[in-house]
Amino acid sequence: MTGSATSSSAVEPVRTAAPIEIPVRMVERLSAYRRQLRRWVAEGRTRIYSHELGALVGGTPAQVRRDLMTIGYTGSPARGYEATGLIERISQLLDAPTRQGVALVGVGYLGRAILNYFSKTHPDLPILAAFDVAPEKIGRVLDGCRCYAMTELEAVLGTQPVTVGIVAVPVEAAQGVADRLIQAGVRGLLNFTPTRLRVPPEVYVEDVDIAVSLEKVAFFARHGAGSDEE
Amino acid sequence: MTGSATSSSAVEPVRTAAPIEIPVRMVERLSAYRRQLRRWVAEGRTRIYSHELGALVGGTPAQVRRDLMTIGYTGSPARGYEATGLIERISQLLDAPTRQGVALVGVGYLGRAILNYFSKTHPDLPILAAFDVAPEKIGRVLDGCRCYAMTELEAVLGTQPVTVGIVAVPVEAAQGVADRLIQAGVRGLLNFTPTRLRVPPEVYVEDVDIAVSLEKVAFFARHGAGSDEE
DNA sequence: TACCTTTCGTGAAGTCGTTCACAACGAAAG
DNA sequence: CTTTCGTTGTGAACGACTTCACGAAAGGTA
Repeated sequence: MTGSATSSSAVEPVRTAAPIEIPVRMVERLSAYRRQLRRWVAEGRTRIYSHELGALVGGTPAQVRRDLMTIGYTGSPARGYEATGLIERISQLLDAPTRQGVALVGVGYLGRAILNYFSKTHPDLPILAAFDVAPEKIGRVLDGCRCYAMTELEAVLGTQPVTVGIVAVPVEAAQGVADRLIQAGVRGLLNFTPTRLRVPPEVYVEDVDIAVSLEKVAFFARHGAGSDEE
Repeated sequence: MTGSATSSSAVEPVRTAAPIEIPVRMVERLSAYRRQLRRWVAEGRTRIYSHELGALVGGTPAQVRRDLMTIGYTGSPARGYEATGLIERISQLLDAPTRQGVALVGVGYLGRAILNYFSKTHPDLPILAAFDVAPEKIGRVLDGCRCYAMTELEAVLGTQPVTVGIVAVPVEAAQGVADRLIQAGVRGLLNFTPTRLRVPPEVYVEDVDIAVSLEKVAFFARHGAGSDEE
């Protein structure tokens, strides 16, 4: 629907080399595909079938093929898809053309967990700065990431290409933090607090609600498991 | 399947059993509704309109009404829904009739974050035990939760009504932990590692994948925010 | 070369959840 | 008592994603 033939679309920026309108769910799957593909390649495999990739991420072969078709990546019958090329194609879509980074606000246990996890694992999309109010954390370098005082937020973000903010602070502080991050140029927020952040419409917010997830698991642990998923 | 109209139902738990088949998404919303309703009541309000509740969780009024209709809770025009009654109705559906608890495996930063968060906030669905391999953590009580050695897992779970397990260990250990939890009677898993756990079909697995969430945010931060949600 | 097997690419059909739109209703005001 | 306003309950329309099903193509094999 975007880009071509059919009319409909009103707002049509159509700038760079990504003319595709990718649905939310597919972005999740593409991200998952890529990570599994990297493992696959790291194990020395070079080609992969739709059913293999499907199994790795918990999807069906048909879904994998449909997704890859949508992003315009073509495999070959009897040889499947070429893994490294596919990784590259996905990266082309998901990654920013210019270096883009993340700011973490709140270096409590959750913040530390995130830092620790991402420092090892994430080449693209690095966490460029962390912020906290606790004086003993300020100035330290945790998992390769410098921790600044909250008061320095605007200054630091002025010098770094940060477009995403992680809100890992107590719930009372969340809205204030969000406001400051957005004011400083952040366009996407990953929110771990159980509040609905009020943001301007151009800012994307993703809520990660562990309490809800846990209750969901508890519920389906009791009733039929149905189909597991994410 | 679920206690049908015929009188022959074998195990009919208690009063007003739930003959409803609730879709996954709705469980998430109900959980969110309940939390917001508790805040609402804590602020002294007693009644709530669909559009108010919708705003609190980021949904539409129509969706809220549809959900409440589905769970069979009736409001009144011009007065809205009665908050405490609604909380009770949701709890009736989401909570186990008998005491049910959670086991946490992996007391790293992430595990600590979860403990810390839930100790304050969660009356129902308590974390009954934590497990780790690190000797210095064993025996300690963190946020009101006792930390045991991994070797004690089966023994401890034998004495506690644990039906849900949280997997917050390094990825290499995840499958082994899952196997042991399931063997010990757990029927639902909250998995924070980036692997697809292999489990028997009656076990429900919920994957929380922070890396994927972050990449999603980064993507939509760049492209149109579309509609934020979750 | 001819055949056989397996997988891809994709139009079409199906499924499921969300949103629309409106009648019925209760409360409050005139 | 009657009118007006705003909200609920809900059938029906809508839309989006998922799955199905099948023709075509590419290796492998004799």
